[in-house]
Amino acid sequence: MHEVAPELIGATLLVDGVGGVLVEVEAYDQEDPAAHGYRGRTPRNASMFGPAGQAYVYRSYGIHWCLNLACAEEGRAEAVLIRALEPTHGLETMRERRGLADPRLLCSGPGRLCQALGITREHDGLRLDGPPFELLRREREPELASAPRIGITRAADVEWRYVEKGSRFLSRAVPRA
DNA sequence: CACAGGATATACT
DNA sequence: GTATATCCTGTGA
Repeated sequence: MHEVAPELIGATLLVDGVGGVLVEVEAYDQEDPAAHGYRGRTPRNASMFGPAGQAYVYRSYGIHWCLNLACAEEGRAEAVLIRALEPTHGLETMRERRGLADPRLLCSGPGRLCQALGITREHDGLRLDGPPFELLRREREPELASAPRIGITRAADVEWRYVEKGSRFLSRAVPRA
């Protein structure tokens, strides 16, 4: 899972032809107190337990959707949270869904990203390598940076947040980058 | 910068 | 059943 998380940076993710290049992800595993799968399987996080390659979509704070890529085989809870991407496809559609013109605010955060790409519970459990998803291998080798994860209080010291260094489309700037 | 908004899950009474 | 916590964002100060 710590191999696939950095691999995702720079890859292109599309949903119904709308999306862009991933610039920010965070890794979670079952021993991680901050992860949903830590206390066992529930109806909400069932998709996090694999099989690898499927989407895990969950509701955050009762308002926002967040998209994860499950990367564990059946029985384990490992996932990569898609936090931000650089919009390259379907800008008009995203602007319409978000009601904003500034491309930097379209996908700079997990909740915003899901709104811009139209991701809901309907997509929970779907594979990311099949319709309506498209996952394109990255064409360039981005410069990576790692940092502590965001918005959590448990295990906040591990640097499992991977970003493209210097990207203008991150949800937050990387400290000391 | 503080804070409301509110689904889902766990911990407590 | 009630209380508390959470992988967050928009709005108003």
